[in-house]
Amino acid sequence: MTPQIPKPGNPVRGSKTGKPIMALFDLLGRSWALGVVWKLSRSSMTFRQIQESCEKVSPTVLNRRLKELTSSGLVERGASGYRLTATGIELFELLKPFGIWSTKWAEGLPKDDRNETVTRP
Amino acid sequence: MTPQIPKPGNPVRGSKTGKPIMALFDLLGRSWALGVVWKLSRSSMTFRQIQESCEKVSPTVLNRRLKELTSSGLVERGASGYRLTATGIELFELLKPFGIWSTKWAEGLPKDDRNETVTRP
DNA sequence: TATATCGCTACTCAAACAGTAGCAAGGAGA
DNA sequence: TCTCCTTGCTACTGTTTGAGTAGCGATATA
Repeated sequence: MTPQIPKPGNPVRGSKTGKPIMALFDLLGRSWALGVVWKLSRSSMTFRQIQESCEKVSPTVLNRRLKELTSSGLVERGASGYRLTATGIELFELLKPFGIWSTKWAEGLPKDDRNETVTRP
Repeated sequence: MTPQIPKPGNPVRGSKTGKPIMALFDLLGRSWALGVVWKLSRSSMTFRQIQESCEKVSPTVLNRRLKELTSSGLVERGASGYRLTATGIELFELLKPFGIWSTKWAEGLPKDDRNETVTRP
């Protein structure tokens, strides 16, 4: 009933052992979690600004992600809205290389416009 | 009806613009996607080996993740099971620092054993 | 007082995930 | 050939998560 916020040491969706890396993957492996960290890295933003910048993510989900990220010490609320904490910035620094890499990855992919399913006999 | 496999250029869950970074975040922001890449980085594994190593992830989900990751060029099937492609290994190299960082992050977190909700007046 | 914005909550409906059972294909051994 | 085992799934059911929309209370501004 209570929403599960993944934390190392706690068994969560994706990890019964609570290993830090699995708790982190669980936290980030939810819709818009990575996106929010990415967007907040540029500047602090209000709730509605994040919503717009993240293609109208529903307030329900955004609110949940923000609570999770706050409770995990990655995001905090300042006077000018939500922003990354020092820890959050650290995480973003690790995340930063994904930006450039993703464009290389995009170029290397076959440019079909539909998602092909793996064909089976 | 057809399962959505996030690819840059395609509007997907989490990104109508199809920007590479958002497509990547969408791909990785699904349960066990990051975990599978992490586990496969050590060695190639069979379907059931991955399942066991990932705490009995349901075959339904594992199968979907493997198809998505395969179709995205990060994973392939060899004689000895599933393994990362060259691209997948590149991605893992970016992911590797998260391992150490997550343990630091875990130490810094308050050691409460329950997920507290943000209190509101 | 009206009005506008902000951070949400409440709802409904669809998609994703968990959990379990079991099947078809392939190989090893008798 | 006939078991017996492993592997890679598919099928099914029930729960959780997410999308999408409406709107409320609080605060600020005119």
